[in-house]
Amino acid sequence: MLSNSSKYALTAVLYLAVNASYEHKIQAKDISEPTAIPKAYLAKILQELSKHQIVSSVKGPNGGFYLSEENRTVHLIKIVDLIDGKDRLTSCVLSLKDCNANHPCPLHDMVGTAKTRFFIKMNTTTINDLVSNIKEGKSFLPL
Amino acid sequence: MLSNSSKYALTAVLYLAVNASYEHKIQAKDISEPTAIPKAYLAKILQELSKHQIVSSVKGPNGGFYLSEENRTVHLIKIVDLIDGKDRLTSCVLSLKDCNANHPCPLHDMVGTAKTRFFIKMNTTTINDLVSNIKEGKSFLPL
DNA sequence: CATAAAAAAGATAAAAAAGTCTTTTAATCT
DNA sequence: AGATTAAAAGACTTTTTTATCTTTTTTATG
Repeated sequence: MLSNSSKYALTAVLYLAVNASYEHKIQAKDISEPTAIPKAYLAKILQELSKHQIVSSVKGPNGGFYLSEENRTVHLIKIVDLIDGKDRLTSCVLSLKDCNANHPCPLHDMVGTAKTRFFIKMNTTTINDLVSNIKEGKSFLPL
Repeated sequence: MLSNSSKYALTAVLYLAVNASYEHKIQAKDISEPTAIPKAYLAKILQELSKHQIVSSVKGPNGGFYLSEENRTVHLIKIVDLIDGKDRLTSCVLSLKDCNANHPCPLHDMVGTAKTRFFIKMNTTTINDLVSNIKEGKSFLPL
């Protein structure tokens, strides 16, 4: 469903969302440890996220990563699209070309509306939404 | 969700289910063409499926692949488990260790019951079931 | 200004997945 | 029996993904 890399990206962004702020920036290595994401690899991913305004960063002493108010309004799909490419989430389960709701492949209905719903959710949910859920105790970041 | 290889496997099995029989065996290359699956790679996959009694094969002239009545009662999960390994379909979206329904990660509910339902379907659906669907015009094998 | 801290950038390496090629084995058919 | 056909087996190659290492740039601070 999602590549390792975009799982790392989502996890890292969530970690920043919950733990970092402009006043309290967090370094790559300090995300790497609790999340068990390889440090150098995570750094690459953060670099990419930063380049596309998904996370914010400051170099130098006391620098690190954090999420600006704007970063927090980013939709999850933007992260996945950036890391995995656009159509990872939308193609047919069997990758058959002419499969669609009117002309479904044998597995189409097994996935059912499931994948579509996940895709819609990814398109409409922001980092802020997830943070709200966590604050309300509806979900957790189990690290 | 599914690796390329298990998509190939499912597609090939479905192709055999619909087009082959003991009386009319089909060769690897004759599946490869309509499905656009690389021939040599498909041969490897069929070999593996054959070794695990998911498809049947006969060597030599007039040989090829087909599905026995027994093969047709195989559940789809067996194919995916064989090719992709057991827990590809069951792990958390973010691959977080302690994520479960009682202690969900922020993305857990977005995937919702979706993945679980897909997993259950894969566990309970047989090749025969899919063929029935196709015969009833409920689904197609769009090649 | 010198030093140090941290991200950015780029090059390289390792592992996994996907794909190919060659040889062997089993079956069929003159 | 000999030739032929097609899968099985095994070795090998390529591509993609994951991961690491080194150097450069930016910023802060004594």
